Amino acid sequence: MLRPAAHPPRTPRTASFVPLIQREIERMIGTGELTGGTRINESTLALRLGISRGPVREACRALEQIGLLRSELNRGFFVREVSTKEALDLYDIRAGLFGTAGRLAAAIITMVQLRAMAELIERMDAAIEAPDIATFYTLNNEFHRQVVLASDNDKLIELYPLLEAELHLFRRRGLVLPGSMRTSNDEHKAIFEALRQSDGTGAARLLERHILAGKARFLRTLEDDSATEARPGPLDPRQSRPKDR
Amino acid sequence: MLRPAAHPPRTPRTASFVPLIQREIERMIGTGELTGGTRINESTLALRLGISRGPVREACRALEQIGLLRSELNRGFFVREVSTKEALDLYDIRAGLFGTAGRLAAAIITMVQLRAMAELIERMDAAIEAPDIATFYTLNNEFHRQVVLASDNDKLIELYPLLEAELHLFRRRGLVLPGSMRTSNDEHKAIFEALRQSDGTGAARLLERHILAGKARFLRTLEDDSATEARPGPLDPRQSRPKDR
DNA sequence: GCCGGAAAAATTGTTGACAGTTGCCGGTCC
DNA sequence: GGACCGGCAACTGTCAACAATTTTTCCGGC
Repeated sequence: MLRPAAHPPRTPRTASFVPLIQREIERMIGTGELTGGTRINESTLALRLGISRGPVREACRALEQIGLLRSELNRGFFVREVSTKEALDLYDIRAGLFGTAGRLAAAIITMVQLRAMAELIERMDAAIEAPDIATFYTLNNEFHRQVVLASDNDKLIELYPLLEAELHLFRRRGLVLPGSMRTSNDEHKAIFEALRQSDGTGAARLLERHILAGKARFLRTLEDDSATEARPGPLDPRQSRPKDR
Repeated sequence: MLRPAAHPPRTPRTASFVPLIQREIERMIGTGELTGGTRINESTLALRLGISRGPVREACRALEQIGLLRSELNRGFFVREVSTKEALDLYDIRAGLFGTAGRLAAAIITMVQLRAMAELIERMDAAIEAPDIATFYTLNNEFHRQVVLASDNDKLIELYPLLEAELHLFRRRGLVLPGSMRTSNDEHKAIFEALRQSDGTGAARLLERHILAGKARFLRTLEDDSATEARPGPLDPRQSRPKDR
């Protein structure tokens, strides 16, 4: 829920509204407040934020470019829905980029960074024992982020999270399989070892496989679902459902 | 040069201005009409296109997200300038993604696509003999595009050209070394062979190296330049030059 | 002749208004 | 009963205007 207009920061122009709105919409998508397919009502959103439609439109246009929204002529912006094909495509791209990150990181990773990773792995082991899926999920994300950060490739550091965010727009969220936590952390340990030994090629291969293992799990849950559910069909041409208000 | 307002398409609302403006600015950057560091004057551009500032701002906001522009509070949008570090980072990312494209393509590439690539390689050989650098450049780009297309990864097909466009914003353009054309096409031939044999791993490795070879050449020209020129300094803190009108 | 500072001009960030489109509702006709 | 049609409300795409801010210009003083 959103206050209609917290402070009226009228007239001291020290920051633009646009990035704020952009982050706010991203947040709403992240928390599931806005789910795939729903329309962004510019007027309502602007009113709720206590500003006018101009900046809102600019923010939406930006979010369109990074793949979180799509626009339809005379109908406005919609929260994008990621198809199965797109989700699988994203896994492949992430695998490649993650491998690249590891190859780069292996050559320059510092002791401090390695130590941080080791600690994350330990804490993930603890979360597995608990078991505490939510914590594991968080730690796992952090571990991945650390690898990307260690690459010291600013463009990659910027790009990778965007791809992950887009993956979250897949219609069905919550893809964490409890059973896979242990094998996942085993993979983390192997990755850590490769990085520690500055084995770029090895780290790249392991990281790539780590993501592709995630893709395989993802595919399995899809098959399970389509077997359980009323078969949504292997290739749905269009099922865009505005369904506003 | 741009007509002040070609047709006054007042009132039949069949398309939004925003994508048109976006493409127009992209074009202007592509042709060098707008070079790195220059400011986008919203009013002037809007006037020239015969529209108002709103759509122009939306287009700029979109271009900011894909990395072609950057914004500064109360100063507007500037054509981005890609630093050496960023250019090198981009090469690494492109290498990883290109390799991924090849791995994916090898498994599913069709005879038609292979034949098209073979033809491109032949024509590049011809361009080398001529020698016709401009044609080689075009054909080379087309070859790379074909590989990415063959991956059938829509997200990758969308992402890869964006990275290449950003690389074009590096301050010094025209990075094609005539001497490297032959070795470059030899690499193409090896890549083609790997794809033909459905050797995903081999294709990935070759494609990655192909881009990294480009990175190495890029680095060499940098070193040559900094030796020849009056040393522009390894790290210039700010040299943003609006210099409008 | 060059520097500092105030005033003017130019430009951005934002707003409110207007025209055109879409979607919905109810009535009419078959 | 169901399909078609006209009007109406909601909303988008665009514009013109306003206030804040940056940049340029101009002018007196050292």
